[in-house]
Formats: sequence, C-alpha cells, structure tokens
Amino acid sequence: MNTHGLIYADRQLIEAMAADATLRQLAGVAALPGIVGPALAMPDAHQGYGFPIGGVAAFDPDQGVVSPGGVGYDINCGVRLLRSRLGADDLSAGQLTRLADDLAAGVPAGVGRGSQVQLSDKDMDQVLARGAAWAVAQGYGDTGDLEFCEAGGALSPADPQAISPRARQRGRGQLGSLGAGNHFVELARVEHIYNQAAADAFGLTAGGLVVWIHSGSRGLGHQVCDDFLRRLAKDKEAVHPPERQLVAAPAGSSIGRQYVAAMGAAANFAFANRQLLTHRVRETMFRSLAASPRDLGLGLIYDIAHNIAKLEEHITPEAGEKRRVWVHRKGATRSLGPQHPEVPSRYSAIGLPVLLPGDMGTASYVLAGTTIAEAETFGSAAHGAGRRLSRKAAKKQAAGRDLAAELAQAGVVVRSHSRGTLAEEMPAAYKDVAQVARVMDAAGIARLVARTVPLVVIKG
DNA sequence: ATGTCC
Repeated sequence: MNTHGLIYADRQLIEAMAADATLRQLAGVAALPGIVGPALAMPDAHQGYGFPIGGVAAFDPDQGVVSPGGVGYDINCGVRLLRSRLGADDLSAGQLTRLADDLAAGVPAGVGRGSQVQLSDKDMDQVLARGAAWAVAQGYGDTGDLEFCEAGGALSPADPQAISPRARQRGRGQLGSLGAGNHFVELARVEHIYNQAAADAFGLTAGGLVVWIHSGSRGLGHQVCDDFLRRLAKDKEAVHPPERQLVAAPAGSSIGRQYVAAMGAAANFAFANRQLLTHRVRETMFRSLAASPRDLGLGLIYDIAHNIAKLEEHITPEAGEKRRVWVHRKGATRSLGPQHPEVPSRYSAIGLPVLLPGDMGTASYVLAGTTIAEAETFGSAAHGAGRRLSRKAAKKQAAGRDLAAELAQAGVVVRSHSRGTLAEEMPAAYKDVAQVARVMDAAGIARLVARTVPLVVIKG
C-alpha cells in the first residue's frame, strides 16, 4: 500500500464491510500509484467492481491514475431533490394514487426502455458537450435549475468524439428515461427537521411534499465504462494491479485523457437525463393535480453526482497542502461547507446539500456539507443506505411475497415495471439509512438537516 | 448499474 485506508463507520457498519470484500478492495485502492491522502470508505461502503461503492480516492494529476472501476459502470449516477409548495397531507389518497399512475405512465422506465426523445447526431453531440444546459436550452426546465447542479450540470473536459459509436447508439433513444435497479422517482413527505436554519435555506418545511429523482447515464455510460475496461485490460501503458477489475490509466497518458473525456461526456448525458426527467415530472404533476407551476413550485434544491471522477482543488488531508487531484467518488457525494465558492449563494451560510436516498419503504435524508469533510475526505460523504443483501439474495427472500401490497399497507404507493426490480430493491435489501446518516453527523462530514418518508415511488 | 453474453 502507498497510503492507509480511513473508514467512517460504527461497529455494525464496519463489521458488514469486513464480511465482504470492501476492506480488501480499499487496500487495493491504497496501493494504486500517485494516491494522495488516505483511501477512504464512507459509512455505506460495500464491495463493488474493483473499487468499493462508497469509496473515495484522490490521485495526483502527474504521478497518479484515473480508473473506470473507481467511477463505476453507471457514470454520473446521481440524485436530484425538488421542493414543492404543497403540504403532503393536503393530498388525498385519491390524488396520490392518481399521481402514481400518471408518473408511472409519463416517466419512461425499465431496462432497455427508451424515451420519447430521439436525438440526431448533432443533438447528441450537444448533450455530450453541454449536459443539463443543452436540456434547459431546449425548454426542458428553467435556466435557474443549472445553478443548483453540481458543476453547473456539465463536466469539462467532455469530448463527444471520445464516445464509441456503440455507446452513442445505446444512448440515442434513452435520454429522459429512468432505467431500472435502484433508480426511482419518489414523492416524499418531510417528516422531521433537525436544523431549522438549514431547512429554511434549502426551502424544506415540516410536512411539505418533496420529489426525489435518482438516475444516471443509462446504456451510454455503461458502454463507456465497458469500452475503457476492455481497452485498458490490453493496454501496456495501463496500471495492472493484482485485483484486475481495478485496472487504471496514468492520468496524463493518452488513454487516461481519452477516458476522462469520454467519462465527462457520459456524465453530461446523465445531467441532461435528470434534467429531462425533472421536466417530465413537473409537467405530469401540474397536469395530474390541475395546478399551476406557481402553486406547485417544484424548484430544484440540488442535483448531485455520486459516480464520478473530477479534477478538483483541495487542501490535502494530513499534509495540508493545496493541490489539484483527480477525486474519484464511487457511490459517494460531494460535501462542501459554508462559504465554499462552489456552494450556491442561496446556501452559502449553510453548506452544500448532501442528498442521501434510503430504501423505498423507510426514509431518505438531507444533510449539509461541512468544512470537516473538506479537510478530511476531499469534500465527500456517503450516498445512500448501502446494500445489505445481494440482488440475488434479495430476490430469494422476496419469493412468494407481494411487495407492492406490503408497501401499500405501510402507506407507500409503488408502481414498478418489473417484479424482479421490486424484489431486488425491497427495504430489507438495504442497511439502515438512519445509521449512515448518524455516523456522518457524528463524524462531522455532513450535518443532519431533514428526514423524508416515501409516499409514492416509481421504479423501473 | 446494464439491449443482465457480441
């Protein structure tokens, strides 16, 4: 190892990490060349492809690497949160059911499912280069949305030409679609406020209705990851660690630059995707409730990327030097404290919103970023509950059960395109998100702001 | 996560 690992967890969470390959994978990350500061594991960390999900690592731009396994297959998988002017309890059961039906009909979802938008090659170039800004320019959303997206909703560098024809083809009909797996649209009620000043700044009120949107770069990002893993596996320039899935490219090498440019373009596809989904959700809700945008609100609180590598400037942990580093956040969220220049001015006294979606039957958390995270974790925090059961084990446990009925009984209206997805995503498949939130608050890498509970969930 | 194997 070139550095040590640093894990944020309580006893139970670290025992779960010890029971799978998380710690071995973290040691593999710590052995990569040019790593700066420790190899970090957030409290939701679990084993992933080569590099733990919930892992964070920073690399020197000259001596270090970029790694597709350190970003993940779903490039710029991420989460958005919308506030509303509605009280959740003002909606009748009938209105909620109708919203569930209308959103299920209006939001394209499911494996391989496409969108209503068919992109020309020229449009696709613009999506890949400009991300959410392209979507807003096309009328999908408000100009104001961009201020509340990480990186303004577009990564740079991003080169449309670095994307393979196959990746482009897979993405062509998928912009504005949810996908499957853990992706969702959720209407939720703000159940508890922990920090009133932060909640006020974020526009969250107790009892208020909010909307969570979780999606990524669909088949396009998946293909980009696959393309570069294959190319790196047979590239002499590449770094080939004993854990073969952790193959990496020197950040300054030709293939490293190509990966970064392709990853940025795929990330932009994901930003545009969430922007189109947002537009579709707003339109559907306005129509379903026969309400005006003025009455409903649905302004964007924030859009975070939780599968990404970015060249960022940080004061390095322990050494305390100001350096530009390639920060890999794989299943990890950015956490920046008050007054940081990348925090929108509306939130500058509070810190960046840290969005922590839980499972579809329990709760999700909104937290605020901290200067402690800036100092210790390259400005990073956890991204969710973390899996307790593999997809396969979850399906086995769900056999013979009617999960939609169980969730309805618990007050959550679920619409899913696939029974399999519902089984893989059942609440018992996830660890306790409250535990993850508590660890972050106790360690100071993010501060609790609010808890929301699900009312309506749309799944792939 | 994923046209769940080109």
